Amino acid sequence: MRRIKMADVARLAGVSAMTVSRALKRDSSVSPATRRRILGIIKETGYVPDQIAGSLSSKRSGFIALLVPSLNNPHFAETTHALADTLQAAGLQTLIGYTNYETRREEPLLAALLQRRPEAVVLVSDGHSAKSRELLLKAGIPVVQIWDWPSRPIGHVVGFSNEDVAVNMVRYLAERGYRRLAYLGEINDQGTRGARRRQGFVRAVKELKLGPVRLHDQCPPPISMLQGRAALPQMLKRWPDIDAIMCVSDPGAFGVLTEAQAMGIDVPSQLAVIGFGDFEVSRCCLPALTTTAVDGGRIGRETGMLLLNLLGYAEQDESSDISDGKTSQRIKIEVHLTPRGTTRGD
Amino acid sequence: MRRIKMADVARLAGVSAMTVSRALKRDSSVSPATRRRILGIIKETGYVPDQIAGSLSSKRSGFIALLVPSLNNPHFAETTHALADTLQAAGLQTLIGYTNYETRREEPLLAALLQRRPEAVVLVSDGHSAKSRELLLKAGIPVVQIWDWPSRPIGHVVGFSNEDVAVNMVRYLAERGYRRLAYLGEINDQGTRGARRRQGFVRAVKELKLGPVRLHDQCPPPISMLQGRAALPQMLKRWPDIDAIMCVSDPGAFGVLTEAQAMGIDVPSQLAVIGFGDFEVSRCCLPALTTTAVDGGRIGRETGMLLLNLLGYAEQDESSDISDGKTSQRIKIEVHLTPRGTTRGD
DNA sequence: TTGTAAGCGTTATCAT
DNA sequence: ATGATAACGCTTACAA
Repeated sequence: MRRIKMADVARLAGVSAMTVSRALKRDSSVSPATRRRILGIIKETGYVPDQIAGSLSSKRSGFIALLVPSLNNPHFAETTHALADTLQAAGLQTLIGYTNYETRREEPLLAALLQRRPEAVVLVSDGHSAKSRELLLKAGIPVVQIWDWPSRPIGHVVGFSNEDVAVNMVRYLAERGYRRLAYLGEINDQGTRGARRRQGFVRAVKELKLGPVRLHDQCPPPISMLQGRAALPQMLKRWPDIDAIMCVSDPGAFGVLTEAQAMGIDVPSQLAVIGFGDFEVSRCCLPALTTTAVDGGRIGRETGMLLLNLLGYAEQDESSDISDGKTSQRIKIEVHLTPRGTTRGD
Repeated sequence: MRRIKMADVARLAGVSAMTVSRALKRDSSVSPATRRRILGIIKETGYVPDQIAGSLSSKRSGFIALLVPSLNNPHFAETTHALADTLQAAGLQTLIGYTNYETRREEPLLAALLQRRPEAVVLVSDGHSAKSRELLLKAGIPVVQIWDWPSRPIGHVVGFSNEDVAVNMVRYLAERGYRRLAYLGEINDQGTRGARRRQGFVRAVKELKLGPVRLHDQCPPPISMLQGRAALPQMLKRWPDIDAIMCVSDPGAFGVLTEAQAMGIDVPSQLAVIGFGDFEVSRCCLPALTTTAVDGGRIGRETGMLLLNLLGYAEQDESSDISDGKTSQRIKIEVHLTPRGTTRGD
């Protein structure tokens, strides 16, 4: 019992395959009666169009490729979700690849995804090899880098400067009177956004002349809550007099906060703790965590809308100043330093 | 400037397209010299095979479809990650669809995914409409349900009984002397695994004659930490004398714990709190949260290996008692009740 | 080991 | 409004 195909439906409806194809595409040039008949037969027979054949013929795969370090990070999960939802409205599907924060995985992954002929590629961050850049350029499709603000972008950008975020947080701590800051970060983080935040920390501490640059790298990305807990005693041993710890991301910061409580260190009077990302736990814990909030869903939606424009799936309203196609877009996403209980007020 | 295709490579190498195809597939029947020449040309020209054309011809899409409620849940993110990794080794890609915990989204999503001709479908949980079941059955491909233990499975199963898990947790509380239990769950959770856990709670409370069944449904799934915090005062108002709260999942339980601390209620002496899932925060917080641990990565890997067997991508070692093809597999995943600080010891 | 021919199931294009 | 025909770029099946 063969799988039913478009030609079968056409035969049963007494029309040509082309008419079935049109009826399925809501092509206006099919009479209502004919369409009704065709849709009836499709329902009866349970016909499922073969999108593979359709893609080959139309040269539109209906795919967008997305490369993320990991889905096991609420930020990227949110962005992925929002992007996929936005694109789904136009019938586009999102093909996801994970690098596991390992740059060397990027190239083969990209090569595999490109064989699917995606109509665009979306990449988190900026750690791309020359080979990867070449693959992307040669593919001749829109490329969007998200979640950072690369100095030499490949194509379009939807994000913000992780370095500036870190600079801003150091300033904030300095303004609140903290003087002996330490940074809790990750090892082997080349090309990650965390590495950019570390750079920002270093730059700001130097600019503000806050004394020695104290960097403690605990583990490969992503740092976990428990690794944050483990880090605090080690950091206090290295630098007994620090009065603030800035962490590459919230989970680590929450770990530091928890361990401080376990050790009887008062936060924020004895030690300030500041994170990044505004994870859910940061809003819920006691005291709530000072952090920088980023709207991951917004990044996904903006990226999705940009792509719909670029690929010509969007409604053509007058606001489509975006869709000039060639010039690469730079969409800045606002982030918000959010003071809470783990740093003292003014 | 056209995109280069296999015929172009063939011409440049002085062979037929078929030989290029074989060289790419590591088909043994290509002389080493020829293969070298071909691969050289491919590298020079930057040729990227078109998998769409390949799939149409070979009738193997190289896709697996995965339906999850949300990726914004570390469990599903882990499972997805592990599944995708396992399949990637065989060159299979994972197409992900999100239902957002809304059952009505499942059908159109499934229909869309099936047009891509996936070689198998993996579904979380068990809330499937008759129409969905029919679509799946008609597709004639392996179906795997994961993360639960459906009474009437569609195909294969890799999971555990969420109902039994809840029963077990109630028993645990009862053994520790807790008598007035309340359940914190979700509204509109038809077909979710949370609903199964609520059932388990109800059943166990009745069986153990623990008095009235106290159910508090706070919000649509998934319950958040902050919603857990908001729920505690409401629950205490409804039932001032409860001595234990069992929560549909860890984030809500962490919220309850945090709010209890904010209200000056001692956990576990005045109130026990127990969750589900062993999320990271549950291991890190103070006191650490009693919960049931599930290895989401394991579910993904087991599912992946099962599929590789079923689809004939696996190495044929003698251990392939699985691969008889027709009979549907039931792979039980062990879960572990993990006593920690939010319940008192024996 | 390599090549030839015939599809795979749809859609673009041009005709009617 | 509908149809005929020729791609789309690869792989299967067979032949040499």
